Amino acid sequence: MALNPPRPPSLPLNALRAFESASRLGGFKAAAEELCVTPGAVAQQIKVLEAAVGAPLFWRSAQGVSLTALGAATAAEFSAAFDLLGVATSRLRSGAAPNVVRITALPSLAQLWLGPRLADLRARLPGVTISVTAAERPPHLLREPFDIALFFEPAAGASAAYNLGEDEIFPVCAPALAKRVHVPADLAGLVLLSDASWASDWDHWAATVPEVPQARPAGPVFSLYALAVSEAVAGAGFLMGHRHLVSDPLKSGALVAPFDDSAMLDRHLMLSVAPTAEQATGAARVAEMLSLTGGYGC
Amino acid sequence: MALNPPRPPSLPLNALRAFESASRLGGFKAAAEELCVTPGAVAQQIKVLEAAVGAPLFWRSAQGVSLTALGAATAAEFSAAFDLLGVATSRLRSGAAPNVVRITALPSLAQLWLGPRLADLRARLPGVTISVTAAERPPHLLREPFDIALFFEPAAGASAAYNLGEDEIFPVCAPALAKRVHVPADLAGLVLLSDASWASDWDHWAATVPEVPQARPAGPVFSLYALAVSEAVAGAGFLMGHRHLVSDPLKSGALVAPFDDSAMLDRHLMLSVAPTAEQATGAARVAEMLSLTGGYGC
DNA sequence: GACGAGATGCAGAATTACTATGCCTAGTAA
DNA sequence: TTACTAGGCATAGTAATTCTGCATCTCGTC
Repeated sequence: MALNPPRPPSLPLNALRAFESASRLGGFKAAAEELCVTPGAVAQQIKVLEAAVGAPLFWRSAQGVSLTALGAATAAEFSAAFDLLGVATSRLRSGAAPNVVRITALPSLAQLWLGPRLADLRARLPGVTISVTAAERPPHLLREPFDIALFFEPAAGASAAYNLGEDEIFPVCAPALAKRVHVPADLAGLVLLSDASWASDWDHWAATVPEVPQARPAGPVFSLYALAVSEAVAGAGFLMGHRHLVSDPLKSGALVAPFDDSAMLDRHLMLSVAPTAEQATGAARVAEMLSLTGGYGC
Repeated sequence: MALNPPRPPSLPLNALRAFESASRLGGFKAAAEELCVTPGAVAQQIKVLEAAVGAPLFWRSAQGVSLTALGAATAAEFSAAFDLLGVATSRLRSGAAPNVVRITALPSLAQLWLGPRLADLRARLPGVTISVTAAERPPHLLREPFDIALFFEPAAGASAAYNLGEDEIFPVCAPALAKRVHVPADLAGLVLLSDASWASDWDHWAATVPEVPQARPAGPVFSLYALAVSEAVAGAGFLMGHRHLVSDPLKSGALVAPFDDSAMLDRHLMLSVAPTAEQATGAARVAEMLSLTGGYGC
């Protein structure tokens, strides 16, 4: 019968967050990435939690972890709690800076799609500060401090999101180069530029265009699509163009599409709005304006 | 336009907890008590949070803090989030130890009310471990790791709670002493025992019994009511008895109540059950059994 | 004018969290 | 078999956070 208040301390919050992340993502490594720490740190946190609780939460095996019954029974509740915490945090942030709109986007979209629209946006929304963060993967808008996300994603009817059209691809090149090719088969042996993270674009397009050589020749690879576009404009070779990303140079004539054949990737340009962005806030207005100028044209 | 993922770190969880606590309790000092740290620590955490958010959350004045508009606008959401987190934590704990029932009670209730019932309880619930923690104030059952709380409280219809009757007080003493007094006025000049945290018991009783001297004479003061009861049994003087706490010695004859006059304090013996204690768990069964043997009698 | 209550600031100390490393195991590929 | 890879574990050292223990400040109240 313990007397008086060494009130038992609550479970460590950071350990709970690690548990929630690991349970949601299904592994310590993924959780570590989300939390921006090393996997070892996550493993440690979870061990601390298990020691505090007095029971294992994950079964460990050599190729990953899986939730124990206890872990599985409580994971959803923790996720809900941290979601709520994320929402509250987000409201706190936007309440503190009501005129700041934080956009995150794929680097290529940030540069080639968003960039050209920013000046107009700023002009039409004086007083609103727009910050843009490039990221490789879409954020969990309930958790991360962004108001708007702009990514190529499957058009799964997520939360508030504008679908700005499928990701359509087709070869593009500088006008001078276009004179040398007339049908897709002419590409054989020519320089094909590609983006590191979209390495399979050429294959995918080729698969839908029968008379083109299947084997994609090795060519310059760029880690930034915008760089590949510049190179293509400079005449360095043929690039697999994404409709949303090359509409500007196509319109200006800096690039041309030598063939009619295009392929559709099973994903769409999605503009998602954080659920905390209420009507009439800067974020909602920015999202709406972007979606209006959003289609393929500009 | 920031490039790539130094993903902005989320707000520090501990600082958020400090903010939530301070906002709910209305001050840094109270929050510090709840979190078992010094007020300085809370002040620091909140400052960290304000710096991270970029806006003040509290207005400071010499006699306390008050929420800013921003703080007030978000406090409720944080409370809800941490409540949810507490519920999840509680489920995790009880899932890990399904047969442990954690009771917290006023020290006097733990010793004089719960103590005598524990043996019976243990006999009727084999396999269930009952732990008892004495505390001065009722816990926030959504947050703190207890299944059952036993305190004198206003009978505000809180969550699942059994009302075990008003807190009724009247003087008691050893049988030998009782022979010397016949009416309340006879108490004048005699030794009146009292409990440190219930110092006003005598005044309160006197106020409802006209013919008793108003000025409560100084007498031995005990910090543990159970100690005062022992002393009274030993014949050290008159003690203001609480019906729920002296029913055992009254029944056994170790103490007697020399007068008929009793007073009611505006509070009840409340047995609260954590909302996470589902039907048929150990906690629910313990609570039910206690409530059945709960009335004034035993 | 001297409390008392509540908040603050800072330096040092204690605690907590993270990284870096090497090791282990179970699949998979050669 | 023999790498090789992926994911997790353990440990030690280090970095970062957080807490305490003051002295101090500002208002009300007595």
